[in-house]
Amino acid sequence: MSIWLAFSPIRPYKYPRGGSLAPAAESHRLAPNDFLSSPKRKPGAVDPESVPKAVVSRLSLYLRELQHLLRDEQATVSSSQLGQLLGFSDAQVRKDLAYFGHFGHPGIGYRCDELVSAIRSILGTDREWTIAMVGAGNLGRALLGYRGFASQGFRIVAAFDEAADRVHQTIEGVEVYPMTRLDEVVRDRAISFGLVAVPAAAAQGVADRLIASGVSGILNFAPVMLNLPSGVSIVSVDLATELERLSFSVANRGGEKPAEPAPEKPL
Amino acid sequence: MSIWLAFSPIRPYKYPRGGSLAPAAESHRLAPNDFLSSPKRKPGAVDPESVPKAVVSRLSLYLRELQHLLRDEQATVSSSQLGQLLGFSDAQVRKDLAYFGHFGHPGIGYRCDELVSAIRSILGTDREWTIAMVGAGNLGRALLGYRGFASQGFRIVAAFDEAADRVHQTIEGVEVYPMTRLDEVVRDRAISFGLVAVPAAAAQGVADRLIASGVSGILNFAPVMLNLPSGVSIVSVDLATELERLSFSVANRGGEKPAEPAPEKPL
DNA sequence: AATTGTGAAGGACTTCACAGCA
DNA sequence: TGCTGTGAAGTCCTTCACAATT
Repeated sequence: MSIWLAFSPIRPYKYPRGGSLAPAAESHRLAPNDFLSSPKRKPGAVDPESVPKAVVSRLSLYLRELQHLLRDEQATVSSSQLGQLLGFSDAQVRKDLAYFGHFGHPGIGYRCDELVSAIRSILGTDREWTIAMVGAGNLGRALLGYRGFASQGFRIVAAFDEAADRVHQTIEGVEVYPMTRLDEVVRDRAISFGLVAVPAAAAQGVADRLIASGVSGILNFAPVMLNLPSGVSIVSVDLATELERLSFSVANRGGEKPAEPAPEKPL
Repeated sequence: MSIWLAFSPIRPYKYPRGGSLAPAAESHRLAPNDFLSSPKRKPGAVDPESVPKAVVSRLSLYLRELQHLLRDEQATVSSSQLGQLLGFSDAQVRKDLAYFGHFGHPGIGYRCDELVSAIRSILGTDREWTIAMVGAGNLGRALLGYRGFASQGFRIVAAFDEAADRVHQTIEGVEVYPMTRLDEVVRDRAISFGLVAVPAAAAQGVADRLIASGVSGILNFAPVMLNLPSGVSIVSVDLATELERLSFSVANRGGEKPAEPAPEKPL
């Protein structure tokens, strides 16, 4: 919806959250005055606002599955195969991919290697992103060592913490700087993303500093709503909320998705 | 790719994922033969299938915000106030709550204390849940100390790991048992939920054992799709996927959800 | 014969707007 | 007057089903 990005423009009171809770955005398909706003989007890229968020998450799953298939030396895969591996319908797989281009070969399916490249390019994981971790407490330290990040091209290059006894340590090969140096280091190393793993009360301040120092996206683990200027992307992960979702479905006696009597897909 | 394994109730090829990616469920509003299936649901509870998943996540946010308001000694709150604090519309707040009952007072708003109780009851966090953590690596250890869980009534009472050097430690007050004792301990202590923080390759096996030992829900942090029998709830958190969502929106030059300039909560 | 890409149909979720209550 | 609860309208997303392609 950010027709106007950059920092100033006041926005009405909607859509502040990066989580998957916000309404689905009035996907302005080619805004009327788009010829003016000079889309600096990379060629071939799609207006991210017009793509359902769930599609992006599924892309991520497709990618992982395709990487497995490649490792198993499978050359092609059909939408129904891929869907079945992940529990989605074949139509959904095709539709998701069709948001971004024509990657398939009728009669054949998708070539795994081609599709991996395509998805990585779409997700932006065909390049390396440099990342700063703010907060080197339990969670921050755990994420510094999380191999799932590194394996997709995300490089955490610096960590920050207030506590004197954590500063100047090297954790998982990443140096921990004092918070006072955040602005300088983020700017000098041209860091792209900040991961925020500090207490809720400190999160907004940290986010503000990160943004002032030039990051273009924030992954927030603190259980608060962050208010950010447009032009900065945010995704929030709230662990307590996830556990509460689980609690809800158990407390209300649901087996999330009670299976129907198996319409036997022979597989 | 291990489609349905173990455990009797064979599941078809749909809805395997606990994340928010699965299609929105054929919300069977009062199944035709529901008089037969003897809903053992607690009185006042709602069919969890008929409630959009996003509503549950928002409930969780409302709860946190209300707890803040209570701490600030605010007695009542209107739907528009609450919405504004979190970035949702007033109508959304009211609709969400109306799924579960009539909690508001026309002309007044919602009494914070009442609403807190109501939501806790809905989410099932009015009781204490006992939880087992499987995997005491970086992530597992971090989650053992995560205060956001304890503060909502979640108690991690045991941890499990394979590595000999981790076993019999006590981390954050939680004893680490060898994996061999998982079944016994989970059964004996009547543990309700399992948190799975093991490598992807091990996750399905762990989940199967947890379920066989009687847990009713699983929160999965491993980057794989788990196949579970119906009757067990699952929620998955995939950290790499979240980062990839961020990467996508930055790579395609979007300001995901531009925030408003803080609707000033005097605070 | 198999499989994609896609308009059209179908659902699910959100927003609107207002009747009704305090 | 202020605010809730809710049918109705609207929007977004998924599923269907089939023409097009190899």
